[in-house]
Amino acid sequence: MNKYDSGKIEKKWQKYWQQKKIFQAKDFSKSAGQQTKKYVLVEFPYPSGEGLHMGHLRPYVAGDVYSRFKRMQGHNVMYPIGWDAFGLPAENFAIKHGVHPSVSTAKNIKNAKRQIQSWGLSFDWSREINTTDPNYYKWTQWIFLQFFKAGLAYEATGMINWCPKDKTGLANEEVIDGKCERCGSIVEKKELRQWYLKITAYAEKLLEGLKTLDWPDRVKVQQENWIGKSIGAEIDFAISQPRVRRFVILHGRASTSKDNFYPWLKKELEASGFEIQALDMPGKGEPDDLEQAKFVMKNCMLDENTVVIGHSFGGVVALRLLEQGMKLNKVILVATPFSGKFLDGKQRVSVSKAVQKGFDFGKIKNSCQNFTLLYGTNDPVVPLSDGEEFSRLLNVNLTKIQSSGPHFQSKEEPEVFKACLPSLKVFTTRPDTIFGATYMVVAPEHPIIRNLESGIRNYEEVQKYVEKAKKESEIQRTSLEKEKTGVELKGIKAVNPATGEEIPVWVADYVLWGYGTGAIMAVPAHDGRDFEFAKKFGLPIKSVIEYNPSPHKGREIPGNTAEPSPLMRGDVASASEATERLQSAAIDYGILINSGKFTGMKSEEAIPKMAAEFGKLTVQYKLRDWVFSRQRYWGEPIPIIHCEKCGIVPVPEKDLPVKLPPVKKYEPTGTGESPLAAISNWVNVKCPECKEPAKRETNTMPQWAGSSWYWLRYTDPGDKKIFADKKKQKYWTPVDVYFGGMEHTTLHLLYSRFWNLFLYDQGLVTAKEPFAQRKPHGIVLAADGEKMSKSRGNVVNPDDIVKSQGADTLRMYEMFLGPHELSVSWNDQGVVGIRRFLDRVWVWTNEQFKNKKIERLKDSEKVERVLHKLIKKVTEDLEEQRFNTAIASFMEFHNEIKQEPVSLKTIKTFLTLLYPFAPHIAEELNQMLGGKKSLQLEAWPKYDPAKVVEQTAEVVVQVNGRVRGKVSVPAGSGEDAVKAEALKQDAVAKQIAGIGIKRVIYVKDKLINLVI
RNA sequence: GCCCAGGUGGCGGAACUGGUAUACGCAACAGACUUAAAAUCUGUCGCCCGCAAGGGAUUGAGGGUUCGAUUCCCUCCCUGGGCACCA
Repeated sequence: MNKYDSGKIEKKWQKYWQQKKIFQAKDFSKSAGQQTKKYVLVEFPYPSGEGLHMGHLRPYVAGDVYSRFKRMQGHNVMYPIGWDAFGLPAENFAIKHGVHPSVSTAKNIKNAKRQIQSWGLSFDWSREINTTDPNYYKWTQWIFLQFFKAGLAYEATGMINWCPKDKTGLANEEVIDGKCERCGSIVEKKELRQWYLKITAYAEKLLEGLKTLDWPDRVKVQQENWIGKSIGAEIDFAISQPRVRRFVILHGRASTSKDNFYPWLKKELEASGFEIQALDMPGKGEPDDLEQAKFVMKNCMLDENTVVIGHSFGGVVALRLLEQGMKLNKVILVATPFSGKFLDGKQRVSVSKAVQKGFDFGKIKNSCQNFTLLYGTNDPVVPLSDGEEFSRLLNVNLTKIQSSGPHFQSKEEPEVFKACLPSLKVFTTRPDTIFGATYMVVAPEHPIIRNLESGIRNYEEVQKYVEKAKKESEIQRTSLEKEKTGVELKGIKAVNPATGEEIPVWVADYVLWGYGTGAIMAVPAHDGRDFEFAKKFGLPIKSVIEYNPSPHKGREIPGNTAEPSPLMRGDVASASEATERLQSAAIDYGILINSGKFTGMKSEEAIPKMAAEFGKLTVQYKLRDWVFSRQRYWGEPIPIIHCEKCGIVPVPEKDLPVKLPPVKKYEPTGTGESPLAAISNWVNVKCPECKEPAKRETNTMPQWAGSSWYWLRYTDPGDKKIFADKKKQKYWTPVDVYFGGMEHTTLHLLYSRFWNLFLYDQGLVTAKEPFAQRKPHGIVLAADGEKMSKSRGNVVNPDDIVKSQGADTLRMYEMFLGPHELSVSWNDQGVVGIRRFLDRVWVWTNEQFKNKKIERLKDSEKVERVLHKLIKKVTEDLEEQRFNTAIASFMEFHNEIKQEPVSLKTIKTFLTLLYPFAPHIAEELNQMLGGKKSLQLEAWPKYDPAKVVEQTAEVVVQVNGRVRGKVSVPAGSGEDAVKAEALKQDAVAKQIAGIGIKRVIYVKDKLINLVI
C-alpha cells in the first residue's frame, strides 16, 4: 500500500481538472439531467505583495465545497474568480521602488493564482477578470458616464473627509471611528472640488430592496442603520432681524410696479415695519438687464441691509446688480428665467442676451451670500430646470412650490411673503414637543451666521467659535466625553411658531451641519443633549410631555428636582415601535401638556397633526452622497473633459477607455490634485464638442468602482460591445450565493446594490438586486484569540499548511473549526485531527480494497443504515452550509463502520460525499477503486428514507422529568408496552415504589416520562 | 446610549419545531506495538460525593411557563460587532 502523499496527489488532480476543463460553466447549458443554473460568488481578491491569507481561504473553500456539491446535484454552476487590482498598496510600492503598479500587480496576481490553485479550488478560469485591464475599466468608465448622463454623477465643492497619509479624499463609508478605513490615520476635513455619485437618490430603493433579500438580519440591519431613515417634520422658525429695513421689489419684464402681487406684498411687509421700494422699470418689451440694473442703483437706496425680490426678469436684474458689485443682504429670485427658452415655446431675447453676456457667479456670490430660489411646479412659462441651474450655480437649495397663480402672477402669493421673512428651518422627529422648544441651535457651518452678520452683536465672538469648531477633527468634535460648548447669536431672536414666544438662537457644535437642516429646535425638557446644554448655559426648560406613570426606575437628573424628571423613561413597549415609525434619540412618547390645543393628546397622535400645523412631514437619511474621486494615480481615470466654453463634457464612448498614461512620479501631490495633473500631454486635449483646447479630469475613481459591477462581467467577460450581454445576464444573474466578509456590508455591498439598482433602472441590467443570498463568514483568529497580524507575529500562512498537511486537510480543518458565520480561532494542534482522519480514510479504503471478496460483498443492515444516515446528514448540512457538522458526521460514520466489511459501492458513495470537502484524496481513492472519471461528474448520492429508520428504539425513562433509565424497544412501540418495559427497571421501580403514577408522557421512540 | 450576534467541559464546538446536554475533534491519562522515542492502534475522559452500585448539582446569573427548558418569556451581567451629540 502506498503512503498517503498529499502533495503528489494534489498536484496530479489539480492538473487533471485543469486539462479536462471540468469546472467551465457553459452559458445557457441545458444538457440532459442538468437543472437550473447556480451562480456562486466569492469576493475577488486584491492581489497584494503578501499573498492571500486565511481570510481569503475561508469563503473560497466554502464557495468551492458548495459549488462542487451543486454541480453533482446537476446544476450548471458558475464559480468565477478575478482580480480587484486597483488600489493604494501597488501605488505605494511604486512610489517606494519606482516599479510601475501594473508590473507589481501582475507579479502578485501570478503568486495569488498559484496559491488558489494549490488549494484545489474549482474556479472557472476561463472567466478570469482584472479590474485594471483597460478592456475591463473601459466599462467601469462607461457605467460612470451613464451615471453622469442621468444626473447622478456630479461635481461639487464641499467639505470632505481627507486622509492626510494617503493624501486623498474618502467616502463616508471609508471613515471608521473618524479614521481612514485603509491606513488608520485620523481623517481631516478639507474643502475640495470632488466628484460625487448621488447614492442618496437611491436611499429609499436601497431600503426597499433589502426586504426581498435572503440575507442574514444582522447584515440587513447594518445597511438599514447606515442609510438611517427617519421620518419627521421640517418646521420654519421666523427670525427677527432688526437690521434689515428695506425691501426692493423688481418686477418682471412685461409688468409694472402696480401689477401682480406687489400691492399685497407691500402692505404685508409694511405692516411688519419694513420700508418698501418698487420702481417702474425702463425698457418694456425686450428690456436690457444692465440698463435696468443701473436704473435701480440710481433710484433706490441699496445697501447691505436691503433685501431684493426679483420676480421673473426682475431676478435677472437683481443678479446683474450683484455682479456690478452691489452688496445686498438677501436676494429672493421668484420664477427667474435662465435659459431664454420658455415653456410656451417662445424665445425671450432679453433673457437670452443676459445669459449670453454671461453671469459671473463668483462675483455674484461675493456680493451676497443669502439667496432664496422660488420655483413654481405649475409655472407655464419658466421651466423648473432653469431653477435647478441657478441652484447649482449659486449652491443653494431650490424651493419648489405650487404658486397660487400662473408664473407667480396672482394678486396674492403667500409663499413669496414667507420667503421675505428670514427664517430658520429645522428638522425634528418630535414635532409634538415644539411647545417645549425654548431655544434654537445652528451648526457652526450654518450659512445663516454669515447671512445675519449685520444683525449679530457679538459677531466676533461667534466667528471665533465657528473657526475653532471647523478646525477640530470629527473625532474631537463628536467625542462623547466632551462638554457642550456654544455661543449665543446676540441680537438675533427666533419665534417659536407654536407659542409665539421669542427664543434665543445659539451656535454649537453638537448640532451637525451634515444632517437634517443643520439647525434644531432645542427641547431641553425632553432631549438629553439639549438638556445638558440648557443646564450649562442656564436656558429655560419647559416640560410638554408627561410620561405614563410607571414604576420603572426613572433616571433622576441631578439638580433638576423642580421640574418632573425630564428624562423619565416612559412605557417600554413604545421603544421598539419608535424605531419602526419614528426614531427618537433620547425621549419616549407620552401625553402632551402645556401644548395649547394639543394638550392631552398622545405623542403618536400629535406628531402628524403638529407636523402639518407647523411645517410638513419629511424624511431624512443619514446616508451621504458618495465622494467618488481620489487624488491618486492607480485607479480608473474619470472620463470627463473640462472645457472653458462647454463646461463639463463627457468623453465620447468611442474614445473609451481613457487609459492611464505612464508617469515618472507616482507621489500624490497632497494639494488635492492627482499625480496625473502633471502629465501635460495627457491632460491637454481638444474639447470633444467645440474642438477648442480643454483639460482632462485628473482625479481617479475609488477602489470600490471596479468591484461595483464585476459579477456582471463574469457572465460575459470578453465582450467588446457591451459590459455584459443581456441574454447572458438574464441566464446567470442574480448571484445565487455570495460568500464574503462582514466588513463589506456598508461598503462594497452597499455600493454594488446601488450600481445594480441604477443600471436596472436604465434597463441595462436584468436582475433588480445583484445578490440573492449572502453568506458572511466569521474571521479566522489566531490561536491566541487575537486577529492575525504581522505585528503580533501570530499569522498562519495557508501555504505552510498545504506543504505540511496538504490542501485537503487545510480545507477540511478550515471548515471544521466552527460555524461558517462565526469567528473561530485557529489551532495548530487541531489540524492534525483532520489529517489523521484522512490518513485513516486512506488506510481503511486500501484495506477494504485488498479484500478480494469486496466485489461480491453485500452490506450489513447496519452499514446500510449508517451510510444512508450519512448521505442524509451531509446533503442537508451542505444545503444549509453547515460544513462543520457535515465533517463531524464523516468521522462518526467512519468510527461506526471501521471494523466492518463494506461493499465497494458503499466506499464509493462515501468518497463521493467526501469529494466536495477533500476532492484530491477522494479522486485518488476513487480511481484506485477503478473509477474511470472524475467524481465531479458523478451524481450526488440519494438516501433511501426507509433505510435511515432504526429497527429498535432506545427510549429514555424519566421519573418527574429526571432520567432514571433506558429501555430498548422495537421502533414504533406503543405507550403501554414501553411503560411496562420501563417499570421492569430497578432504578425506575425504586423511584415509584409506594407512590402511584399520576400521569404518563410518551414521545414515540424517544422518551417516556412518569409523573408521580 | 441605541441596534445586532453570542455566553455550553481544560480547549474548538454539537444538540432537529421544548424531549437522553456535552456529538465530532483537540488536549490529557492508561495500555498495546517498539531496545527506545515518534507515529499508529485500543481504552478512559465534564464537575462533586462514593471502592462500587448509585446519587447530586450543572448550558453567564436570578426568576417564570411546562410533566420536561441550552431551546420559550421577564430582569440582570459579560464578550464580540455595528451605529452614535443623526435632532
